[in-house]
Amino acid sequence: MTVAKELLGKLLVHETKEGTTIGRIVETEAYEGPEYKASHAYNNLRTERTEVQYGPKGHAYVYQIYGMYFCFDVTSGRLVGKPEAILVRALEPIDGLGVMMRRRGVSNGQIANLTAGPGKLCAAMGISKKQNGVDLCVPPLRIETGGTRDERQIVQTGRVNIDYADKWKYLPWRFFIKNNAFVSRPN
DNA sequence: TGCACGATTCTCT
DNA sequence: GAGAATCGTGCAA
Repeated sequence: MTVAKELLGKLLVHETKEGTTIGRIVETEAYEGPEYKASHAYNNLRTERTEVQYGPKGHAYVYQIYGMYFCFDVTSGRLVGKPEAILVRALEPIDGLGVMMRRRGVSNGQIANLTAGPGKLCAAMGISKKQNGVDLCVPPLRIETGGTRDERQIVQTGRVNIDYADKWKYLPWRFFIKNNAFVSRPN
């Protein structure tokens, strides 16, 4: 929960040969295993997919969903070996807008549509399973301080699309920046 | 080896 | 608001 809030306002930077893209993190969700069913690592489920959640913290956990989209998480928690991760659900585009638009397959229109959603931000930032497990403290994919974050502007609500998680689906482990136009779902 | 489904997005109504 | 697109993953057999 601490890291989910701390990540808000920080910058995600990806340097690729297509160019550098930068986005400010504005929406996150916390997934803590093994006790809570919403987590992929519920019950200490340990497979090829979930493996990086058990590794070093501050690394990328990238997985594919619905056969066509990727989601990007940051591994977190105090203990290596205990699976915890923060899903990044939305970014505010800061730099590399042209590259983002090309990757998203749009030539004009809403900037808010570029990175408002976990699948969208991965496409815009050029994140795929190739980035699974990389250290987010060093290039080419890294998180930087420098963004701003006002503790009073953080909204806390329930997580999105985890109906399968029984009673745990009601936990208020989603955080986003109030009134920010780039949040995926402003409620 | 087979099968149901998802931490989503887009389009159409 | 409903339905499609689309396939890796996890679990049953």
